[in-house]
Amino acid sequence: MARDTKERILDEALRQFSQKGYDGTNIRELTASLGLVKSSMYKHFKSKEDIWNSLLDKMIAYYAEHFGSAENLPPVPDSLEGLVAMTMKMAYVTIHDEMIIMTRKLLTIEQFRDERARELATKHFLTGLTDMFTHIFEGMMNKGLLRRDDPEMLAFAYTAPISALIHLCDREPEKTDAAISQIKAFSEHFVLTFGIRNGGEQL
Amino acid sequence: MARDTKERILDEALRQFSQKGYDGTNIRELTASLGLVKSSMYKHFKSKEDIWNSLLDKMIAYYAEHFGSAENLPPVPDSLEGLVAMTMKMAYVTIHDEMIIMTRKLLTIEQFRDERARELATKHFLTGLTDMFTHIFEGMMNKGLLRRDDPEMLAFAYTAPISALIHLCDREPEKTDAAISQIKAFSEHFVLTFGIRNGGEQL
DNA sequence: TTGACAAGTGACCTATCGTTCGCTATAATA
DNA sequence: TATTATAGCGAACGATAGGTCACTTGTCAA
Repeated sequence: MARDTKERILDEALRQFSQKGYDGTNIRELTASLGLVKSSMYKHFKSKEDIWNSLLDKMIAYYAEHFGSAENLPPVPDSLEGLVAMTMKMAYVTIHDEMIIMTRKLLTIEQFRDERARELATKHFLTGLTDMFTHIFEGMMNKGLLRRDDPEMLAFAYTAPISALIHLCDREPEKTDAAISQIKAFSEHFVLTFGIRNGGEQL
Repeated sequence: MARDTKERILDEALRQFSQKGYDGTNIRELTASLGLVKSSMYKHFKSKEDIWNSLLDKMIAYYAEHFGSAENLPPVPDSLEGLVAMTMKMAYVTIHDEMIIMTRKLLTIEQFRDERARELATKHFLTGLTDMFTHIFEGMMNKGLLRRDDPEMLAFAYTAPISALIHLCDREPEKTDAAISQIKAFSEHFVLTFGIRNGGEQL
């Protein structure tokens, strides 16, 4: 029951911090959403800042566990259509999963106020995706599916626009459908530009 | 003298809002930075929220004036090297101009809290750049400098990664030099991929 | 059965927030 | 010169923030 309440506070903190920011969130409202009074919070956390730090600990640990090691890398697609399909699946999940959305919003809002949020934001929004697709594109080049090129550059050129559209969905959820269509169109355009069709000769 | 103080308050508000957010900024500190006491602010603005709204008015007007009409479009480059050079110049300015940096940070931080900030953020970070380069790439295709392709798609594929690196500079200024190098490398890679070298035949 | 501990409550504290008000000094206007 | 509007000041306001504390309740182990 104790663990439970502590976890519920962290969940609600993520929700409110990501909407109103750290400064805009107050303990009374946060605990009231859980059916508690504010003083009860202090049985589980030393302070408001302690909630923030615990939340960030959790986010950092989660990221390290799910995206930090080579074991968690997705499989290299066997076809160009496979790349598009994988991209769309990943995009769909990341755009619709409420927890992931809130994490992204929180990092966006607090990146200039907290050092660890800053670092995690860069991983989430930039280097994490680039690293992942660098590996994927290396594999696809070895399979003869992609033009020989700098895999890291291609990964950056591929993920950054998609990341921009994901941010657009966070900002203006009503544009989600349009954004997903645009991600699909972009992915297909990328495949047309850098992909190697089976049967075509290439040097 | 009155106009002056009012402007100085708006300037300082941009500075502090962009660092600490609207909620994290307090009137006492803001006015103290200008050598005033907090009550003096109310001679120029009705409330803290009035400062915020005036600041946003100003930002929206500035954007409309400088990027809103077709008159402000940059000239279409005459060569592929010209595209790279123009890109680097624009990137350098936008990454080093303090006012522009603060504007971007402010929109990033407050985009989920204010409707107008949300709209302006999308223009600043996404559609504004895409529109500008759609026009540029159309012109370059007509000049035979770029492969025939969907100019809007190319503009999106070109500007989104650069925008991501600009955001990186806002977040981690110590990576500015690396980011500028990466923008250059990306731009040159783009030119190699989609550009048409003079003398080369193309269908 | 009893003692210890964890979890929640409500009253209360202090600090700080945005805001208001009455006052003064200055500078332009009549 | 007398008047008036402006801009700044300092004290004070009510509201609300984060945080503390004594107390109650329920649970489980000795």
